[in-house]
Amino acid sequence: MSLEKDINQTKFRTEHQKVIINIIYTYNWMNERLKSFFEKEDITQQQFNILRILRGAVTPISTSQIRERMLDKMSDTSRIVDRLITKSLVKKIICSGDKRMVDVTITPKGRKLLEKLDAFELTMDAVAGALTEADAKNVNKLLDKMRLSS
Amino acid sequence: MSLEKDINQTKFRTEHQKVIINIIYTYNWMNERLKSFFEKEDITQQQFNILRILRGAVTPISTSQIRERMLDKMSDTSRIVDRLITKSLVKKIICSGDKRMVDVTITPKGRKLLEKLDAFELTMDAVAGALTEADAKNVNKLLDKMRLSS
DNA sequence: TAATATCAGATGTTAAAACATACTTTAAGT
DNA sequence: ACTTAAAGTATGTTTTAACATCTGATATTA
Repeated sequence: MSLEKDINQTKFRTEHQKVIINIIYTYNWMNERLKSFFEKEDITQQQFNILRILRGAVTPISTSQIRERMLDKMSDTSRIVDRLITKSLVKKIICSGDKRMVDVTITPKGRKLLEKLDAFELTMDAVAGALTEADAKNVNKLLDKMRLSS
Repeated sequence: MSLEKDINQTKFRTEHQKVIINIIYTYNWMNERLKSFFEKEDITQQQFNILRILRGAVTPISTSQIRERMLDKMSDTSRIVDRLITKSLVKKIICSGDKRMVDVTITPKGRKLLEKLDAFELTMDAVAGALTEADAKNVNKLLDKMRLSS
């Protein structure tokens, strides 16, 4: 269904305004479809994001390094890490070099959970499945360009 | 800056996965930039969205009609409307035809606020300003296509 | 018309995010 | 070394979102 019909707006003032509205709308549309994947394992998107960051890190990383790499840089990273600790999916120890920081690592249990979720990745990709390979490249190129402004 | 560098991920498994990540990331990037516009008038994006829906409506509309037209369909629409009522930006009365529903309308004060914010619209567009007109059309076409899948 | 189902909205509760502040450790400046 | 500033994280508080339940109004069906 078209954006115009979905939100009952007959026309947009400019194409640029429509881009803004379109991204908000598409983000929500996508979220709706991704939600069920995470609910299955009783995990939130932010928690999943952090787990993946930790798996991708070659060494233990600190809370602020995690935040830098997050898709949405939240103020609340340390408490999300704590929630993952409660679930035994990650662990943290005080950094020996700098006692202000903590070394956060993913646990074997956390890795197992991610491996389980990896199985869904193909299904996740299907959320963007209406696009051809060339389309996808194009979207990525254009969104990257958009963010170049600063 | 490229998405890869921003989130410290060297490569994406597929272009389609990157689309998903890119939309999440761009949405947050954009939000960060839009936030200040709304903070100026002490209003949230959802509240702004509802005000615009009400201004665009030719007749009073109900809470559920508002929800249908929102960019993110939230369960909590009736309480957001109430917050707008507290600010005297909208008003609601029980619908005479069907007493289950309410007729929500924007107040003159709400219109004034929107007019004030209209002045920022051009600045808002600048968030997507790195794109040419053709780029913008392309993004819109591709995002619309992506959502066609269901 | 009586009984039941459905719809619209309000409200209560719980979980998460946003914002501010405090605490501890390190770095910088004198 | 002492003072001050800054970094990194933890914690308290307030606001908002998410989910479930409840109430009253209309629609449906027997």
